[in-house]
Amino acid sequence: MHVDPHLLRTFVTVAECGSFSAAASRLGYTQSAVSQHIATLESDLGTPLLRRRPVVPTPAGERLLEHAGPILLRLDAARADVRRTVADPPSTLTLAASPLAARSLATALAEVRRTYPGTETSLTVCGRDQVVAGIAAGTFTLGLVDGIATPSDPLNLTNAVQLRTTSVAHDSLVVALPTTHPLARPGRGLSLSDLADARWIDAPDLAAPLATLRAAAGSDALRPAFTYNGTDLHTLLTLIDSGHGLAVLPRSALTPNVAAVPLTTPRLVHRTELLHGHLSDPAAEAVATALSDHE
Amino acid sequence: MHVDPHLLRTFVTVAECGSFSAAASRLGYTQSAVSQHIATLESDLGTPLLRRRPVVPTPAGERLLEHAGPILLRLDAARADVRRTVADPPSTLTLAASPLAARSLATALAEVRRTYPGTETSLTVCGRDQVVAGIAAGTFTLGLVDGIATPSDPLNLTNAVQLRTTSVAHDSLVVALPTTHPLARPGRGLSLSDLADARWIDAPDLAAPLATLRAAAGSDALRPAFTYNGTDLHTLLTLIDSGHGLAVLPRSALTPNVAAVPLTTPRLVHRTELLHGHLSDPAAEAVATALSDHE
DNA sequence: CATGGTCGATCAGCGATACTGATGCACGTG
DNA sequence: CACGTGCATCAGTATCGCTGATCGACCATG
Repeated sequence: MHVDPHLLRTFVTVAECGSFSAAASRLGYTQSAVSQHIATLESDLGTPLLRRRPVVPTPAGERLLEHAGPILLRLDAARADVRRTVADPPSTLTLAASPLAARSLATALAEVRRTYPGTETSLTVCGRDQVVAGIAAGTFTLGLVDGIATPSDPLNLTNAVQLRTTSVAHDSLVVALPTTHPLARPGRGLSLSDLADARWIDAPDLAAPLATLRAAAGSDALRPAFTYNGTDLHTLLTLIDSGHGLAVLPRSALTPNVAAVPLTTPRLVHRTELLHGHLSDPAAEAVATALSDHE
Repeated sequence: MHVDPHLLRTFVTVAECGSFSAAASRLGYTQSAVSQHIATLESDLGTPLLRRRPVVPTPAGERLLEHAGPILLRLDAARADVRRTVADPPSTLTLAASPLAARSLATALAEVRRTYPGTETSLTVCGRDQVVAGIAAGTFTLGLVDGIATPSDPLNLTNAVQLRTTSVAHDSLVVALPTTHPLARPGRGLSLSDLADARWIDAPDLAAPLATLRAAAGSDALRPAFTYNGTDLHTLLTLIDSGHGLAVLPRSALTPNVAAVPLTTPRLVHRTELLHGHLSDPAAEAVATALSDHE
């Protein structure tokens, strides 16, 4: 017997809420039902998944959580994908992009609007995960996501959903620092290990998330001195220029008012990828081909 | 409400069997139950999924089928992954590899057996999909899969399961042809488009599947003149040498009795990747690190 | 140390569900 | 044209999954 997605859903909700009763009201169940859900899930898997009071996932629960999100996403994606084949293609082109990826759109989009003048277009800028989820759920027809990766690998998207991805652009990474910074000498590259103890700005929605950099550098340092939860590039650059800290950004994102030193080790690149489900709309297809990386 | 995995499972079984009643007996249900499953699935998604008599999937059904397999696999993987954290690590190291990937194992394995002499080892050579499925289901702790891909991309494995993958080796591709073949001149490369109308041997379990090559070349040609469903490299090389056709193989797989001309376009590489779930076993971890690509 | 409050576990009960087995109906076949 | 195969449908039943009530453990408070 398979793991029941309903139980999975209440499980992730409980884990998010940290409370059975809160999850119950969020899901429109009674606390009793939630308790039973977790109980059957635990007896089904033969191991406790949550420690109660306070409610925290056990190691086994952590493992299950890693799977649960993608599975639920994928189930929704399947439904959306099926509905897409039966419904006729929408007249509006709905696009989604993560903040730094959006810039790749303008030119390609202009070209397409010339050949398909009738299509209404909408663009939503949101977080990477939301782009993926939106594409999976069919809310968006085309998505652009940017991120950092090792040169030979693609972005490691929530690899749950069978989405077609194509590389749209790649760019080198630089360490952005104030022009007055001692390391702001052009010509030389920097290694992350040299900067382990620097003041870092973590701007996970915009720049390379520090957690990703830590993983790539295999370092436990690189702790944020400042966290910027926002998507406005100008604000981040101003923060950097004012000396609040450094950030790793794609070279093309920089303006002259901050200094940029190439990041040499670990070898990472900035990459933006196009993702979509099955395309039935010719206009969407045109955008997709217009965007494809002409390396 | 989510799509019910049970219904999904009977749906794929029906699609495989091409018959409701056959699927019913395969699943241990009555024909009535299967019919009801399909009916609820169709009403749930609001569209017919199967055309009856004969039983073939509708376009919408095809789309669902693409999702169904990965989803079911992933559900099993989740269960297996959870069970793995609770059960103590097995004493035997179970390895799986696709035929051409297996060769990468021997040296790394020897090194590990020196440091962990106690561990019993088993190696299963099977198809790529079965390696993935086995890793997902927890039957194998470590898997090696080979395949072809564009230079900057990893292998496109059944991207349903959240498996950790690491590149183990990469190799250039060559067109293998009989030594007497007119194109068997060393030094020059070949393009697939030059060979569109050649006699091809499709050996999907061993060499680059022709379907993959067609997709990469964007060509409708490259039709198999001969299909070899087997995993023995020597047999395939003999077939090639005897003039039954050409095949695209990694350079390292070749022996001197066939000629090899580098494949230049499309730009593709042969790559073998290591995949596994969470590793709790130190010996398995040692194998994993020993195998990692020291580029 | 006593007490009230919160939160999860448990239980009884009931409505919905998911099967089986029997029958009906459509299509392909001899 | 009749028959047989194979899916759809229907009634019946056992089980499941929910609610609402109750219980018990733990925490905060005076």
